[in-house]
Amino acid sequence: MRWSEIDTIPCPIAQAMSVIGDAWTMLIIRDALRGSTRFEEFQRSTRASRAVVAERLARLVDHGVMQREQYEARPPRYEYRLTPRGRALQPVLMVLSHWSETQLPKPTRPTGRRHTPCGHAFTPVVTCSECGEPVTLETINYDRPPASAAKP
Amino acid sequence: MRWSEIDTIPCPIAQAMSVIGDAWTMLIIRDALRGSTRFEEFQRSTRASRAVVAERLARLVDHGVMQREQYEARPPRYEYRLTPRGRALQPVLMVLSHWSETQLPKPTRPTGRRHTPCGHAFTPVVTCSECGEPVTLETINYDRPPASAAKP
DNA sequence: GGTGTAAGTTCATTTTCTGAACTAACCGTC
DNA sequence: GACGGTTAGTTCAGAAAATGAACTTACACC
Repeated sequence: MRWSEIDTIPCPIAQAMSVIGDAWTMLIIRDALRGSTRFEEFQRSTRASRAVVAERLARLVDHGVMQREQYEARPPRYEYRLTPRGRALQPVLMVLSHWSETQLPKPTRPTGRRHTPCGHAFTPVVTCSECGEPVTLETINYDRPPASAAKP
Repeated sequence: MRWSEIDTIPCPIAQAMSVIGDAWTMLIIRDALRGSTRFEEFQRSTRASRAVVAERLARLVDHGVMQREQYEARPPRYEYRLTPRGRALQPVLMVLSHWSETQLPKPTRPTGRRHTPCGHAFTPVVTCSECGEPVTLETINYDRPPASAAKP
């Protein structure tokens, strides 16, 4: 199976991978969440080849994650902005970044995330929408277990 | 730049991508979180080529996300289990799955996640470790803004 | 007329992936 | 004891995708 066919798998993770299942795509979204909008910015920051940046941006536009807008008529120039669908990826990147910071060996400089309402530096905690308590692997179960779930 | 060189970028997202920045890798981790341990299981479920499954599993072992264990001596047979580092990816997959379910057009069957302590079907909410309130794009700022942050 | 900027496209070479077949090391059975 | 089945891979030719560098278009500034 090819990457372009992953969207035929009826699983939310597979669907997500058909859109953002690529390292360069994720770096582009990271940059976009930080405010980058220009082709050259994405290319310099990710250091992916220009062809890949162009192809990935087009793919993201196709999937409604970014939109391409002309910001100058002569010469014609375009920029890329996250749509609401794209901005909704922010929690994904934040949780992913936290995994990287706490689990991977290579140190990166401290993120310095601050929650403005309370004013504190914080880490993201995934909680239950119903009771507000943190959710862990051990406190989740599935009404209908996903196909082919096995027991150790 | 190649995928194998992404780990030279000193950014937590880039570091994460050097480990899990690939669609097949994420599908393997999805399966592992559901309890899969065998090569054949991963290959059947992801439908990636056998060579890719073998290469991705080896990469995950290299990065300490999974461990390879002999479960039968004759004939020698191995299985793959998530390490604590790998299990720590569960919140990432859960938040990603929620993005997919709420933002992507193609419907997938309902996930049926239930939080056992409170007993409710739930959705994951990312909150502040300090005050417990939900975190949104608008309520975060950065002490030292990431390099090359721009304003719209 | 020359230099610079921005958003790409083109292209030859290199790298990676696919799909199918093959291997190794057994077990069960007819 | 030959035949088929299982599991965890490896091998390989052909196809697809990525790389890096150069090139293109369309201006603006000096």
